[in-house]
Amino acid sequence: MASTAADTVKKTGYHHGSLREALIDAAHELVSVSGTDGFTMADACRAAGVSTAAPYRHFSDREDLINALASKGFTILSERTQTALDAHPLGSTEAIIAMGQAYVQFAIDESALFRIMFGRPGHTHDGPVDSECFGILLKAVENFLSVHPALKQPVMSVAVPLWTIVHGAASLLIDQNFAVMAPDTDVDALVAETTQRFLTGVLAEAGQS
Amino acid sequence: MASTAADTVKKTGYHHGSLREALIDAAHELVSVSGTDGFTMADACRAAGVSTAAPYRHFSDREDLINALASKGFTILSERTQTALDAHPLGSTEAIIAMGQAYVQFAIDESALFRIMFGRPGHTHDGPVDSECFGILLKAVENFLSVHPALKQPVMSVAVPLWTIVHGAASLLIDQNFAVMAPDTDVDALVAETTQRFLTGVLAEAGQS
DNA sequence: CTTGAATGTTAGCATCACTTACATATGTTA
DNA sequence: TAACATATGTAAGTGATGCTAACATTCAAG
Repeated sequence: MASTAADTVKKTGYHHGSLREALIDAAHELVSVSGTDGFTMADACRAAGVSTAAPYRHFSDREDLINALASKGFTILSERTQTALDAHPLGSTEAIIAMGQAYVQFAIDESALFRIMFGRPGHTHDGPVDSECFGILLKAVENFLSVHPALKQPVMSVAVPLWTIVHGAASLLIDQNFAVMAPDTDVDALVAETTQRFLTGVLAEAGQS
Repeated sequence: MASTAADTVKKTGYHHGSLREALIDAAHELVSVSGTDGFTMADACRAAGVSTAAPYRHFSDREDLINALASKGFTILSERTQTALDAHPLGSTEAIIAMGQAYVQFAIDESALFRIMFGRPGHTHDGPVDSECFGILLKAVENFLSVHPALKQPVMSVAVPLWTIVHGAASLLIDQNFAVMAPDTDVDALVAETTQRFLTGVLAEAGQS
């Protein structure tokens, strides 16, 4: 975690100064420790040192605060995947794999955030931040396809499966389903091998190697 | 849903007769309608026509009831995947794909159940039912591998990626992430194509076609 | 300096999960 | 059948929760 609730500008007297951010940071910490459901408004208020009514000046309700947290998560995830991409040649298989591994690593490091971002059916995505996140994947796939001119597949027909693979790996891992059913799973290797095999299959469709 | 809370043996006088099952069915319905979190003990009690203290004669707490629901889910999922497998030749690629599609279809039909089964980090799996569920996949992969003798891969190195693919597809779909980012996604085709490409990649490793 | 908007507080509501003490039914044994 | 232990229900209460309403304080613009 980059910042903590304690880091956030302290309350001085009657007014807090930056309650909104302090509450988001507090929620982030609480959620990281106690899980997505283990977070209560009251706890966040105690952490920020304000009364239990104060948050409602900044957030319409509990879900509104959680949505703000989700946006923060998408911003972090975008940074992480972009950084991973930039470390490898444009359009290379390694770049695609590294991006996928960064996605999974984010899910590990920020599992509560990850669940909040992707695991709430009714979540109203606020466009910009998460579209940008998906856009990074699309761009990467476009670059991959342009390196292999024989491939005629639409970008989405490659991007969506890739997302599916890494999201499945991340979800199964952080919800401890591997721990129960396949405890020896090395998730980095899983992502690398599965992505590699998938891309091999894609190239095979075009008669490439 | 096969049964409803209303179906369950009615309460006659002081004693209910089958409160445990009635509560599980009620929870199943509530969760299907209002989502995993939208379920309260109080609602389940109202549906079953008992006081709010009654459930605690049958379940230690709320989570215990939810665990019972999860077990029910694993039983249903096992039936579904086994049925899908049985409809295709032993060890065929079609069988593997059909099983994956059945997994995703279950997630669609019983999304709340699916989340309860796989989406709770602290969930204490009760062995039998969910191990059996995973065992069906393992058996299917064993059959696939024995049809392709050149393949030397361990069962798990094929089974885990397959699980990853279908779980990713199911999760992204039911949590409406496709609806936001990739609205045109046909999840049956996604599973079929991705599985096919992955298996092509696996076969390529052994120099097969 | 005044005044209005922003941001905080206190007190309270309805609901929730869960507990305790008590009531009723069931079934086994005499 | 009578008596009793056990299983299963109820009523009432506890502390916590999300959220609201009414009121208090501070800030910032004229």
